[in-house]
Amino acid sequence: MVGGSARRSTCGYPRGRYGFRWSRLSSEADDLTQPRLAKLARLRDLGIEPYPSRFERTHSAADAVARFAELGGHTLRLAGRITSRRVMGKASFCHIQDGSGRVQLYLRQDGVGPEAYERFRDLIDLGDLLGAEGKLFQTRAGEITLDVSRFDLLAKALRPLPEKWHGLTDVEKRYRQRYLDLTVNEDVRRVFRLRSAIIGAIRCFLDRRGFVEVETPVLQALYGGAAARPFITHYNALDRDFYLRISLELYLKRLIVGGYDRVYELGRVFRNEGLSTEHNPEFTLLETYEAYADYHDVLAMVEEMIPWVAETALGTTTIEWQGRPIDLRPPWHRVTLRQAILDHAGLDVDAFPDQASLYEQVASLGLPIVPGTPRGKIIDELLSRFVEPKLVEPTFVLDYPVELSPLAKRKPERPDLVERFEGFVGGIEIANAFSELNDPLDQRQRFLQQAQDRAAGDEEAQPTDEAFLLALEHGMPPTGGLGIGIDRLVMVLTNQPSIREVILFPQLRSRD
RNA sequence: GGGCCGUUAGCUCAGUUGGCAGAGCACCUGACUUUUAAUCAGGGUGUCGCAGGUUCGAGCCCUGCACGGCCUACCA
Repeated sequence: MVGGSARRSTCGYPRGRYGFRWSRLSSEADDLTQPRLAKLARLRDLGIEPYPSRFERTHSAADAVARFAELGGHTLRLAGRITSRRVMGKASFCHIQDGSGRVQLYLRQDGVGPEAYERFRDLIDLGDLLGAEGKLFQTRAGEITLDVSRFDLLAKALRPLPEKWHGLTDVEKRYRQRYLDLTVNEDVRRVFRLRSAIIGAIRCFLDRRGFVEVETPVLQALYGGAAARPFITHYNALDRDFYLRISLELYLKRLIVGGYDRVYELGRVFRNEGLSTEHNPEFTLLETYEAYADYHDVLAMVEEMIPWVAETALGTTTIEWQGRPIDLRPPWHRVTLRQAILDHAGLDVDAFPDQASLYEQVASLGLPIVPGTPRGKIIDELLSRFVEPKLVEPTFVLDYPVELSPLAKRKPERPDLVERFEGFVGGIEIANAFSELNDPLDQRQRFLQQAQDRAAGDEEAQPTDEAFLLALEHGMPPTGGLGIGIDRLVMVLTNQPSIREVILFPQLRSRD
């Protein structure tokens, strides 16, 4: 495999030792990696470093193509992964793909010289990273192409790309080897670019409104702010268990106490629950808190923010969701939770003010509910079962039972309800907001109730957070708070029915 | 947790009644200086997810397990 030259390779590897690299591959080398290893060795023998440090690009692929009128005839330096290759004797075409798109290269023996041409033809493979310099021109077929005068291998690929026509469709492989998915599936690249644009637009929207972005602890001695079971970890230096946060709420409110008027955090939270097309154990949550505002102010902000983000990131306020258009422009529908359940389940929850009567009524409707389910949870069940799937048009559902919302302020005229709304689009909950409870005595009572629920077997009831109560006792201004599940928002805005399609590396069972 | 479906070459997939493991792309050899799913000639490269069982014989039938998908249940 190696020629007779006594020349040493530039990187100092002695000749003839490359076989040992077999054992260092991430898994068994096969008949497709073996020839690539041999080519790698030959390149080193030719004095070519297959993994050089850098390459100076003048343009991106998309740039070169888009600005042909201006760049045609000029010398450009482009770089990317070889995604197609057509060798025709003494001339070859290939496409290279970078982060912006792809562009065709044309290599002629006359253009790059016989030695370099032979090197391209014999030692460069589909999947290799290549840098090329040449003049931009248009082929007979009209494709904008770089007429290459010289090229450099930037990284040798030892493994082949997925098939060029059908691409990579195996769902498990797409998630486990997302880099391959991104390399060959343009739609996947598009969705994740949109995700980035959506998050960027959210930041821009909030920053312009005077919100300050902050960061709060992920590792917490006590968790709270949502109804969920936490992940538990161990802090060796303190020799005690810690929790991964399940929400951002309790720390952000401390900052409102501290005098910030408007704060937000965009961060990862962790909930110890099952996997599904709508649940990933770690997900990205946005929470905002605005002093001297209530949930009506927050509602107005959401109603403005979502269409603005869509317009900014997607270029439109009309999205497509599972085959039907949805107009995100305000005003969104508004309905109380009571009315929504009445509309879609034909049941007036206010007519059944205690657990026993509501349970009896719901059971008689044939809805399977575990006996003893608290009244609030029954209402919640009615919401998710009968109402949520119907809320395709952007809709705010207002005024939730106090039992479901231990951190929200009661409605003055209805102390059994809280000033809370959830926003739905496409049948998916994307926003949850309330007037924050700032009465420290009421808050302590709510925690006590949570402790009782917990004692009664509710594993998701929140533990009492004395440090948080201490902060409230120092006085928190009236505050409007908001939570938006970013992954679900991205699902809706990019028309993806599974959360795994908007998370680069979704949780999968480990494969040992 | 339950049900259904799936796992075959690097990728996308066929595989008949239980009887020699297949195709396209990729890859390898050769030809070809404007191709673009390049073309032409030749070449099959495999732990049929794993472990058992039935059988003269298992990719195919049976049992268990792993991983994935969908549905369902539980869960915010």
